[in-house]
Amino acid sequence: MNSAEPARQGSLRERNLALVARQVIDAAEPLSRADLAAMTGMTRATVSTLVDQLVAAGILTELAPVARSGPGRPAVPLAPAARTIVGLGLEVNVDYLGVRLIDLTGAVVDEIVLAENLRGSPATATLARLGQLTRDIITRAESRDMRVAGAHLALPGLVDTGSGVLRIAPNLGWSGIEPLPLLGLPDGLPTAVGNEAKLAALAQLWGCPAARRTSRTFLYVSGDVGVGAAIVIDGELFGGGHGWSGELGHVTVDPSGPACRCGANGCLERYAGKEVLVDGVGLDIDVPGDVLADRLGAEDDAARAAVDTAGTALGQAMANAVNLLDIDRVLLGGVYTGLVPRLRPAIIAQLESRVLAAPWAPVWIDPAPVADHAALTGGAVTVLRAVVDNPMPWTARQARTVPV
Amino acid sequence: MNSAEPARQGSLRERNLALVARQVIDAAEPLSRADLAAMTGMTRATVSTLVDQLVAAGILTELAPVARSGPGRPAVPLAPAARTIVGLGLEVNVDYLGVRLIDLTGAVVDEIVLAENLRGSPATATLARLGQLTRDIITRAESRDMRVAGAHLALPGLVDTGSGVLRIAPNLGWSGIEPLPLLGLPDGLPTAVGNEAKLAALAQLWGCPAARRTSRTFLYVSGDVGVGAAIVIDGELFGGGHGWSGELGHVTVDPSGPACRCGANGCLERYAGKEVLVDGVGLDIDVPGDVLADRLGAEDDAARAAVDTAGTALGQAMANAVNLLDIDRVLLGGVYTGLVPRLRPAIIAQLESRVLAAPWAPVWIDPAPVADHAALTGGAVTVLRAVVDNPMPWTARQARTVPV
DNA sequence: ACGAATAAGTTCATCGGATATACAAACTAG
DNA sequence: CTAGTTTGTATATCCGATGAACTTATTCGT
Repeated sequence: MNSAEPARQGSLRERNLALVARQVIDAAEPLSRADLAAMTGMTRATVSTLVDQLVAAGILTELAPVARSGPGRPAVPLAPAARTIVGLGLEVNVDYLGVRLIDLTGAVVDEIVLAENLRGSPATATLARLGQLTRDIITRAESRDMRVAGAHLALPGLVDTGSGVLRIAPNLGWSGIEPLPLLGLPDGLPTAVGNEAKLAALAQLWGCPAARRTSRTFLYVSGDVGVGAAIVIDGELFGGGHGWSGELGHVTVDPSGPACRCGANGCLERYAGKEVLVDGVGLDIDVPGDVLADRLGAEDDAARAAVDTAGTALGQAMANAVNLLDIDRVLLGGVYTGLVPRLRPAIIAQLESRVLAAPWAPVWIDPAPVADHAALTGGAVTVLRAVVDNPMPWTARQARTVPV
Repeated sequence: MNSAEPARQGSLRERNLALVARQVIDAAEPLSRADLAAMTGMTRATVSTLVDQLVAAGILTELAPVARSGPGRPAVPLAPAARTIVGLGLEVNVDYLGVRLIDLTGAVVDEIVLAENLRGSPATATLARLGQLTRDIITRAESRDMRVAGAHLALPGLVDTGSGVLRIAPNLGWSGIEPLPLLGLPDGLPTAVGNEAKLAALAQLWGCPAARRTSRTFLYVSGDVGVGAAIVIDGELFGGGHGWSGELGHVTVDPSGPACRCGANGCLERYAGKEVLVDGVGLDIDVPGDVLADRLGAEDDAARAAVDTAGTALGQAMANAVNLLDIDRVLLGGVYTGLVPRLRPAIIAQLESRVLAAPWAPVWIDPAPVADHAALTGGAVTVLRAVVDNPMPWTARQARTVPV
């Protein structure tokens, strides 16, 4: 009933701790307390107490002072702490399942990825296996004195982020399950589920600190069997009412087009999905992404036709999205990553003719910087982001237990 | 360079003043200080000082105590203050120009609307005339001791909200002008320009206090010569990178469809724009909305065909938007307002077949509650919203000058 | 009619947290 | 080795939320 919380005394600390933590973590190079004071406008005294709290919490560390150029006392450089607080990214997808552990510096601390065909696999057993892998990684991490801040599971389907229910994952053949309890993770470990494409999009933000400061608004389009998208606005994922935004694959490209397995017809997926792409050049659906890219990059008619059809359809769907959202940056992931140079001309042609604001707001099309299992990174990073955005609970206890 | 501001001491007051002001203004019935304390979680003491400040600023007023049901001291009901602080909405559209003055209760305090054909009118002269009307209204308001918080101008075109430049308004025949200076409004009066459909969307939120508390997320689609849309998420307009979001009229319905004056082809506007609707039933483009609705409501083949084509195209474009945004409420405005019962079946049919999440998230289609010159209301309301969201500057001075 | 009960609103001492100012620390330049 | 410069810390102050006690205005029971 009560939407907005009041600002209490402690809110100031909460916000300013988060502010300082974010600045240090997003910075290109280590910052000093004095730098932070200058950037934020707070006094050096205030910044000092905040930094001290964050260092004690294991979120930041002081590096060895480096020699300065000019006169004056040398600054103590601050950086995100390595291997203190870590986040878990989990994923089950059609051709692999895996766990990735990342620390606040963005480094992958530990990882298990098993490549196998999981189409039609039993959800309960598969998730139990993933849970076992995860527990192994947690044990290893804790024995090395790291604190695991939470786990975020990525699934290729419609996930109700509120209730944690997977409505349907067509390519896995799963539907109507609650995946988190099936993992059997330790009690008290904060967990969440999300859509694979959306988490992959967030990985793009984290994968490149420069991106976090500049182009924090973009559309991420991931091509696989399905075509998923995610809308990132000012560094925040836009999930929509239920977390089901970004279904670009089922945007109508041609109302009299071929039937789609979603029940409608003329969906983008029928022109630019992986199935259509591999069919067009006579490959199998399980072909690795780089092999497909190579084949589609060849200079024969079949490849050219497949890429052209896909690019034009993609461009048209994107034009719709850009007309609606006024976003001027698109990152292409999944099987599209390696095809960007081939796809770009057809996409741009559609955007230029169909986007009303095109003359004043050109759209940039780029391959997604984080490619390998981006959703694993995205999940882990989402967990860590929650820590950085609310460092308060981590400043209190020294214990290794996870704060609620 | 520095994105986030730190939370200073005063930020608490700022936020909590805004919180209390919003609660009172959005409430269905008057609230007491004690109610507010219970709702927000702040102590009665804190709420009291906040309320006193807001009353002194002319944002809230105490009503006469009413008899209570049970025992105890009767509460002092609080309500938004009438005719103290007011906001101006301005608009130039193809068939009228006008000014509307609204106070914090949402009441229209003053208004001038001149119906005339402004297609191809000279921008400078037209805006100068609108400015004169506005100055008259300001003078009247100030002589009645009201403080004008600002003016917001609505135009039917691509407005760069950052720079205040109107890129192009095809139906007016205006392009590349900076409209605000041409109004010649008093120095120091905060002014802004925005797109007409977007401001109309915000009017829907304000027009119905109940809406502000419940369905604060919706897509507003306004049909006129062009088809515009606005995305409202949790009570905030989503403008996109440049404020050019919501160009639903140029979403592609059929890639092999008829040419559109935007240069592309198969745009929604070519199926559901007012020009096509009036053509379909042999009326003139300047026909009033209710006459058109009557004619299209008739039971003959021409009317049925026009409505069917428009509804199906609208539904398809909306399905794209819903797949992308996961929004489950659509408000139809402009010429569509009176046609909702006729349009709904075709729209729903498209949504049900084309929206992937349709089985779990049915979409509601309703006529927009605020119909008459909604953008005028939207502009005024946007100005007032800025006051409510940041009441601090109004608490300081008692002077009638507008705070910067 | 009168006191007990009850709820609304206010007063005041307290506390958390940012701020300004002064100061100590660590370095460079001449 | 001293003056100058910048970083980081200590201390008094101020702002604003809080909790507890208190005042005010009403209903209810007798």
